Amino acid sequence: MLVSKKASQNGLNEIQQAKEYILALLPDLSEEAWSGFEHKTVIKHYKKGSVLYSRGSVCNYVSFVCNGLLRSYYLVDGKEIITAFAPENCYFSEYESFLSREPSMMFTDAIEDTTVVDISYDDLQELYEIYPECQMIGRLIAEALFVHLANKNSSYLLDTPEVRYTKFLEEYEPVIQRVPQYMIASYLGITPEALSRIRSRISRKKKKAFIDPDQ
Amino acid sequence: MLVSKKASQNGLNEIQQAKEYILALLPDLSEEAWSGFEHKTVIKHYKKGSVLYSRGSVCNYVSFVCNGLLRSYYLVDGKEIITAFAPENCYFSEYESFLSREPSMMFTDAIEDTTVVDISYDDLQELYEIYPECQMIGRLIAEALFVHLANKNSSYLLDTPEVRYTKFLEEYEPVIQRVPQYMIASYLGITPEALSRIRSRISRKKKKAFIDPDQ
DNA sequence: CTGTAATATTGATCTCGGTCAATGGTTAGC
DNA sequence: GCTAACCATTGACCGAGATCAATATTACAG
Repeated sequence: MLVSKKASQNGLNEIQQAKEYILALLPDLSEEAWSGFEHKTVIKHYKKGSVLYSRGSVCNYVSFVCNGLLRSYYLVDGKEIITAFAPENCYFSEYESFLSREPSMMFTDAIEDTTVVDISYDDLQELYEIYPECQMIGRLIAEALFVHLANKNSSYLLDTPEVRYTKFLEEYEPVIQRVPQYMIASYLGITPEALSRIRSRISRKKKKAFIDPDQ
Repeated sequence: MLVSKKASQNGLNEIQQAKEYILALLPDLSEEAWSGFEHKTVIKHYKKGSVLYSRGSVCNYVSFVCNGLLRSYYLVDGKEIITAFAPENCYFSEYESFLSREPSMMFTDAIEDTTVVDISYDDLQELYEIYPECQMIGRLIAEALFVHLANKNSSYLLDTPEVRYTKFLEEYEPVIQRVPQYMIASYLGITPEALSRIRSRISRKKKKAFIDPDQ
């Protein structure tokens, strides 16, 4: 189910991919700090359907998703409330738990076979001490995730479900065809039925616009 | 309306207050880095009702609120959607805009006369370069704000308005008596009427529990 | 103390999305 | 090709919260 290996020994492609992504954000990271970071990373492979984190456990890793697709969700009264999709070339963590060191209330599983590059909480704290420069990695990740979450939050406060859906289509374009609609509905905070109605409303609008283009 | 002075020249009480708060989170920050940080800070006083940030402007400061009370809100169709209250001893920023350098969609104003200790975006970036250690300040602030926002988000997804209200009462205990109820309602994402009904529902429950304590 | 403005409550409807149930469509395994 | 699971769609109904309107309460200026 899960195969992992010290990234510095093997899996060069994946590390390279992660490196490119990280260095794009951090052009002036020193080779020394990067090297320290790199030696702490671990590559892991998950089969479709395998569970990475369960409710009640503390999340100990930040991951870079090389390929595949992860999702996180709450489980209340047997219903899933999806809070995140993480496709290839994307950071992933149950970051709230990772940072607060509190047990997570969420589950995370692999929607597809997935490969990630991981760094553990303890290793990361160690890096922060050895290479203060590495604080920057942590800072930029935290900041990027904050901005993303804040945007999502605004959309929840300001937009109708229909608008949230159209924004989702733009932002998660590479994901749309790979997840069933009921998961998208869950991510949007509505039922599959409601999403289905939104979709038919949209396609009726488009049809009307086609027949009667001038308003 | 706004009086500001170089914090290192004056306003020692405020700086001291901010320092205690920051050092509580960062016990091993070097005196040198702290001093560099301190010399960049500026104290500002706002009168009740004055506007700190308006829609369309980029937020250039992170603040520590020494006393008073700030709030941030969206304005759509003339209606306020409050997203944050910031009372004394609390960080504040329109952090999404501050980090992304994009114009903010929000307004921020002072609900009471308020004193803050500010550091500007440019000064902060400079500090990051001079004292890599200062990255840690930025990281810990971003992380703390992320955890806070994530919690708020979960509550939105998982809790009923009634539960959100009771959680608000706990978390914002020092704020409750200082803001009108319609602002609390707005923060909770409901109308003042709905909050009023929730409150009467709760007090009826309590009354019933008092009359009939055994279940 | 009085009057006015701001806020809070209460009542009467309305509406959107939820729930439940039935129907179709698609895909995978045999 | 047939069946079974899974998923999407559609319809009927329901309910929590929104909206609109009226009234009560509070706060404060004069």
